Amino acid sequence: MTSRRQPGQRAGLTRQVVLVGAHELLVSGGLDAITVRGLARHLGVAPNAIYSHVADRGALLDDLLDDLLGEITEPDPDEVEPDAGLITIMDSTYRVLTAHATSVPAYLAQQGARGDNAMRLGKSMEGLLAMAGLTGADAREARRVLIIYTIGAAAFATAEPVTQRDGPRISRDEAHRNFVRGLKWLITGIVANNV
Amino acid sequence: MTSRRQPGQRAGLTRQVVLVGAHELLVSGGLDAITVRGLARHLGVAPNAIYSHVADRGALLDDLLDDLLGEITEPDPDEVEPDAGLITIMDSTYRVLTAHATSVPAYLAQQGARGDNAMRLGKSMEGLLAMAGLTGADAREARRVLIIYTIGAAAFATAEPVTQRDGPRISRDEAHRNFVRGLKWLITGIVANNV
DNA sequence: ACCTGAACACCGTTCAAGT
DNA sequence: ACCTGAACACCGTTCAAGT
Repeated sequence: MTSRRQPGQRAGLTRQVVLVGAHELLVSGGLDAITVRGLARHLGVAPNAIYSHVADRGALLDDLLDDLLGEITEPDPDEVEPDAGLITIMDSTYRVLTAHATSVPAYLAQQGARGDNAMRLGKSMEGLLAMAGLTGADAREARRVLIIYTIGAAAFATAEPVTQRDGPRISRDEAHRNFVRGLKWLITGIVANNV
Repeated sequence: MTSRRQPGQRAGLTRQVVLVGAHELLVSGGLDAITVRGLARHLGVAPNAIYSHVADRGALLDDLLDDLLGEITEPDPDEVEPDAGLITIMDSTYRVLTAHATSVPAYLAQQGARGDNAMRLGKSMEGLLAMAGLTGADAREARRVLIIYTIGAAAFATAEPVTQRDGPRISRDEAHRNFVRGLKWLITGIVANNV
């Protein structure tokens, strides 16, 4: 069933088609389900056909995850208090990252993000931080701290429910409320701007 | 060179020996270098010999990483201000996690930690938070937030220096200072305790 | 109980074709 | 330019032995 095509025939693949296929695997099986061979199987092509449209697995994941960041909603920076705006944007990030299956945030934490959407969100945060009185190095540090905390929280929230040991497993809702509360603590500290 | 032993002969393997071998691979090649087959090669045994001492790769990593947490220094809870004590313990955690190669913190963020040392550190944090006036649910949430932030920061600090795009790569020192500053912000907010 | 041999079902990636 | 075939060098894990 894998090979109905002869070597010379086109399969109609595109970078777009490859990314959509990868997204389908993400939704159905999580990040680990996105393998080059599995994706090729999903698209009905030979494993190495993928490499005609994407440099390697890493580039594929980076592009896919930046697309995900496109789903994050930005508040209009002119109509909102800076604190509320930061909470909105970070909470939206948290929701998007936790919605799309396990290990996405952990991958981001390890890899960082430098795609178009990541840049856009960075600019948006910068604007809100400026309204809160933070500029230059202060703003860059605050932004980095907020991103680290948000992605870290998303990673913990999507952590496998460890069977090991006892421990009262935290619910998804509790994890989210815990995240928001910590976010508020963090923003309080940033605005207080002690040292 | 792999098989100098007959099926019935012992190789002198122990759970300890296996863990030490895994630690050597961690130091020399990072977390990804710890593969069951690679470890077996390193120890001069057949790949499946590992399974006589460890349930699977996951259990191996969990045990190894909890051993790492054993290196974290705890402040004496009786001799220190709670803020300073929390900074000491989280900073020590950050240093230990970033010292031992790439992707260790990301793995922890994804997996959580429930080993003996993780529990010990949790208790220690609880004591410090109690001194700061946090108990019950408040303390649990504060503890979780501090852990998330610290492991997240360690994950970002050990992220591969992405060649992609421009961006002024942050130095290891800058990342560390940024972490400490954010940690202070966070503790400020926690102590201020605004809902 | 501890280990090996052999196998199963996978990976990512490359290289030489074919149209 | 886009795709296949075939190969290389890996994975984690299991099952049936052997002592």
